[in-house]
Amino acid sequence: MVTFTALADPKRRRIVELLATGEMAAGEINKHFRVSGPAISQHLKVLREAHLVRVRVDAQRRVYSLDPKGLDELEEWLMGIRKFWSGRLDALERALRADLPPESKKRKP
Amino acid sequence: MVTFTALADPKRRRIVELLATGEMAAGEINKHFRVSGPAISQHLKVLREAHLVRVRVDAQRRVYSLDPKGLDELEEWLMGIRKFWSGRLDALERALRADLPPESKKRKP
DNA sequence: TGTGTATTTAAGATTTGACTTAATTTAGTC
DNA sequence: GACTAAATTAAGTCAAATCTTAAATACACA
Repeated sequence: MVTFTALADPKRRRIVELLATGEMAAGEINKHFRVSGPAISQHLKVLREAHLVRVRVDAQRRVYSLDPKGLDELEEWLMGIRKFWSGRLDALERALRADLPPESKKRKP
Repeated sequence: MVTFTALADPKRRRIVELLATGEMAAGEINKHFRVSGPAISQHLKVLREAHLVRVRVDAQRRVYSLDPKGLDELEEWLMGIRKFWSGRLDALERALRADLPPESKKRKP
């Protein structure tokens, strides 16, 4: 799950958010940030490897767009957690979750 | 969105996966890894700050469980991206996505 | 009150990550 | 072919993250 590593950086999340509104060339993306070109290029590489973005070559330009695969993987992980979790939640645990007074189960050390 | 930073580490993801199957004391969690106690304790702190886990005190033990808040925030971000994105997808973009021969739009530099 | 257990906090070493400038690649134009 | 534009790769620096061991804290029970 390299997806989380890729999205851990705020600039990379911002890039994904930008691309959600439409495709964009590397240089255009760069204009939205105060860092050098190479910095963005490296971020894009990380996002590419995480299958969060795709490149299309148009002359000298590289036009980036979202790749569904990365987001799908993210959602699958999340849903996997939720599945196990909701299967596990019994009445007591629901009570704890709602911050009701818990039946503190004591236990010898 | 400290959530992504928290989940960027494989050990922390594993901890969340463990807790999805039920609550667990810090020491028990530790047994699932080959690192020292303090290492796990630090990871748990990061997860707590990201609202991905909660602690319940039981005598000397700290019993950890999943916190819905962190996962909810994660899902909200994801759905926000999807919302913008699917709104943007027109016929041409769908075609590109399906890897059909794209109408390469040339453009002077 | 003293001892053992569970866990966290502190301090320091090492690795990993993000940025910069310089050099390289690729494409189009004159 | 030489020149410009767009972007990437390379190399080095600085900051942040993770791990370790040692010390501190909190609790239970004899």
